[in-house]
Amino acid sequence: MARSTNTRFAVAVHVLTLLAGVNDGRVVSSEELADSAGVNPVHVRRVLGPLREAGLVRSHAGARGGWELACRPEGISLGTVWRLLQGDDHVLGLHGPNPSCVTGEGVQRALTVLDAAIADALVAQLERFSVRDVLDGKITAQFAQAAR
Amino acid sequence: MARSTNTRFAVAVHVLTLLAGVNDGRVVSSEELADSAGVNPVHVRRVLGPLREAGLVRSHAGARGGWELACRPEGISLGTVWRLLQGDDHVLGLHGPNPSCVTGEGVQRALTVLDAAIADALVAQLERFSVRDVLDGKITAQFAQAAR
DNA sequence: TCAACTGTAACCACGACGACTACAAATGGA
DNA sequence: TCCATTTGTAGTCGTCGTGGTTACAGTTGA
Repeated sequence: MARSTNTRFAVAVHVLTLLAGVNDGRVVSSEELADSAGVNPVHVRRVLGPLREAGLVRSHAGARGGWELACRPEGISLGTVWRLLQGDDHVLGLHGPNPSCVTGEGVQRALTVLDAAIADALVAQLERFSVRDVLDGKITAQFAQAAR
Repeated sequence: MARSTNTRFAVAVHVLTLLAGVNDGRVVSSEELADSAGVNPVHVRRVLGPLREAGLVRSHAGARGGWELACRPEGISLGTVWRLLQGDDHVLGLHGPNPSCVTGEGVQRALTVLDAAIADALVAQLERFSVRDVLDGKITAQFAQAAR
């Protein structure tokens, strides 16, 4: 589930938005990104890894290397980012291995189904927004409420 | 919020369903509930604490004491249970304290708004189901999908 | 050739979670 | 009245996820 004690998604959104704001073809180093997000450069690289593999960003090694977007900001939905970083987690959090009683089995099944349904709903909500929306400051309480 | 590495919600649903299945006015001890859910009796009591304060269950101390539902199973929505146990947590997980740059502020604001929107959506999904539904085994993939 | 980056692995500190122990307080039954 | 049973709660502990930090190999522009 959304076992979000972790801040990867938040860091990713922060960094992507920053990259989206870099107009010319300039690349930005992990250190610069890390400073802005208030985290460690290594952490930034660890977060951006999956996004690079998915083709959302590009990285360049060597002197004057760094990171840049590989798509237009409006092409990167927050749902995609979430799925790439947290897709495997459970939102609700299950329990125990194999309850022996009938009730236990039923509960287990119900929770599994619910977990999947909730995860879908969560991604669906995030799918409504893109990095462009974040950059433009469009995500306000009213706007987020709107499309309910 | 939905930072569910924890299993409180799952344990709560399990225990409530169990209590709902006890037909006569019999009370069930923490130990019995714990055994069924595969967790510790103390953990069960800690999970049920907030639910008791909200009036969903009653507890009786002393010999032959234990727990019982305080409402009909159909009156206990999973959304309520979630809110009582995880209501304060973040689903998305924020980061850093106060980014100094303008972009950082905007991202922070957007994430906060999104977090709230997602939390609402999550509870809304769970609100569709009650302990009765779990007990009756009604929560299947098709059923959960249905009301989308 | 060299300084500046990325890519990773390794280690550490911190915090959340839940098991477990312990003990006070309540309470039903003998 | 006494005792066994059960809740209520505090405290300790082991485990695990998370992210900071260091270290170092590989890449690359100047």
